[in-house]
Amino acid sequence: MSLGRIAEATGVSKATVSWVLSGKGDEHRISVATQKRVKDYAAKHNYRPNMLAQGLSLGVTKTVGLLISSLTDPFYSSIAKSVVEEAERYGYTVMIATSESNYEREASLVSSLDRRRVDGIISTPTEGAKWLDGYLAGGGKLVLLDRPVPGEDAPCVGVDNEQSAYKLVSHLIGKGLRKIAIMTTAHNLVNMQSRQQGYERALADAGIPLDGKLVCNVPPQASVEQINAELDRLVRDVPDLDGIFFTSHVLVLPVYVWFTNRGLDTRRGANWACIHSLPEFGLLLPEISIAQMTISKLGAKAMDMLLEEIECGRQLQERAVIINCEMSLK
Amino acid sequence: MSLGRIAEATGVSKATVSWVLSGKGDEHRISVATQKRVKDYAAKHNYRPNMLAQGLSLGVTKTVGLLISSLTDPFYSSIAKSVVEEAERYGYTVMIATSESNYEREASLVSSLDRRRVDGIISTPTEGAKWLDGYLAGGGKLVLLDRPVPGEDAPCVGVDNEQSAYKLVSHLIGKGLRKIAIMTTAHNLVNMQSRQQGYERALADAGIPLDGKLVCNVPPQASVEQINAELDRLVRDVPDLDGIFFTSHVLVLPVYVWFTNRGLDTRRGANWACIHSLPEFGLLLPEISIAQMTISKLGAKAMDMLLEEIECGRQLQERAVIINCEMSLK
DNA sequence: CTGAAAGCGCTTACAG
DNA sequence: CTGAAAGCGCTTACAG
Repeated sequence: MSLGRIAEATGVSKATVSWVLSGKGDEHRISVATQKRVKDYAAKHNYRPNMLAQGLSLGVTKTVGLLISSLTDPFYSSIAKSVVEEAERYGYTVMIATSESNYEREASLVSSLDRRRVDGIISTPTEGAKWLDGYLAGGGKLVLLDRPVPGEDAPCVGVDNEQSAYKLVSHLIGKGLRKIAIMTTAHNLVNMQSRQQGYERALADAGIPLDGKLVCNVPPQASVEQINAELDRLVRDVPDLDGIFFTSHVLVLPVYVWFTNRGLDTRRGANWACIHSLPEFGLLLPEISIAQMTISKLGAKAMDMLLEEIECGRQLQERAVIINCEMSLK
Repeated sequence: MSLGRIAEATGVSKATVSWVLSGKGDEHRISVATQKRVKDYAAKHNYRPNMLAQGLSLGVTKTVGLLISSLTDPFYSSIAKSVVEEAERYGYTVMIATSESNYEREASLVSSLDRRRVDGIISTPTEGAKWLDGYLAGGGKLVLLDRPVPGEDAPCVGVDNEQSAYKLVSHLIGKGLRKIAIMTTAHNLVNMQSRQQGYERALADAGIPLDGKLVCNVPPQASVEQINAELDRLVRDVPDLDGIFFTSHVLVLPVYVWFTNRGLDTRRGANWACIHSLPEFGLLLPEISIAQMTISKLGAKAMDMLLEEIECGRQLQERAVIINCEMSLK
């Protein structure tokens, strides 16, 4: 069922049908009788407006693309949830695409979203993200989420990585801990580097010399065995280890299990700190100190910024927004 | 940059440009020189085909909708991942929409996908799913995933709920356990009812009388407190409790913590069984018996069925496909 | 109060 | 080997 057929059947023009069905009937002073006739017919025949045609005609789709690394990672799925929620408040739909951390794939997804004429894109870009240039040059609207891309001036909303790490580690030091390990991963990411810098600054400010033996850096998709090996190395090298700072929530659970299997103090969490957390931490490690990324705020802010770009046309004045982590110090 | 402008600039017709750019240049015997001229111009000016126009013209979008309950639940995000993977193999894009288990929202999302002219929809429907009728009546293609809708004859791919439960509980009985509790939730869902039936049949076959005190049924989004209260009740009523069957992976972690906090046997997992599992189970409860839903198979099969509906036009002969769970009995 | 017409950017018979 | 033209289903100035 199309506009044209409704027009034919009800004996009015397509313009009239279009106006009536888009709620502009009164505005165009279409008679109540005609409006009713058209609406009834559309309803009875289950008219479904074709948004492809609308988009083509209007030049906007009221759709934004969300390009994230993965859906199975709770961090990204939470981002997706908050972006979708915020978008809906403004009548936008979001098309979700996942790069699976594969650069080629990411670039091709951008192109796909672009060909579908999304009004803009929010992305947690994979490293490099050369596609940025082309997309922006073509007039594409974009907001980066969580991961700034050095050397690009796309608007970005992220978190205070360095400072959160500093606060957490300082908190551990304040408890009297001195041999605090750092467990980190994906060290190529600027976010992770910032977190390590926060760790180092906290130690320096407390006059604690940096000890390379305390630094545990595991590869991005490290196996349990790799992590265990690193922990074995750590406790061998530093028998009087008394605290751990995790740069990412993904590392905590394997370490928890390693400690549990050795029958170590179940209250150990009190000497641990981590950037971000998972729901199960509340159950397993109630004593761990957390700098929680407020994902809902991140997602909503990114969406707001994108909407401003889209609807106001003008460049955003705030190019880089930082949302502070919520500290939960135990 | 549009087809028309390329045609103008290169001095050929829109038809020629369309054929060249869609790879049908040779087929239409366009001269190599012309083809090169057109392609070069398109590339230099960064031509991005407008898929809205293509979709409108062709009547198909090579896009399918995936309508799931949630993205933050690992079960659904895994489904999403597998559906997206399979779709891509056939050149389809998937639009993901989340109902958040809200029926109104779900119905409106179906309508939104429909208006966007997706070629078909895969859905894990919320209860009732009255929208099915209207969508199917309008010629919509649909495959149900995981959750059959009683009384509707939409094609569906699900798992052997009753049998998997039966196998798990029989396995526990085979270990000599006699006081096996069932922890269940969302009992309004047919899947959950089937699982409970499997539990009951296993007991019956072993000549063990059904004991209502062993049945723990908690509400869908139960708080830790509610679950704890139910467990308190259970061990009070059944002090010689010796096993637990979980109808869903979501219940295991809170119970694990409840047991841990009471300092109970860490090898307790050996007397537990669960339908489906989460990655952390491998770390925390290596001894639990599992009937694992092979989500990748479910997703891929649903997509295959939908594709067959879409591309072959004909009704599917296999209306209900069951993918058996993978048993891991410890 | 309502209509005729052009246009959005494609594709594809139909011609030559 | 290539073009002119109609059509997909909408929206929106422009008329009357």
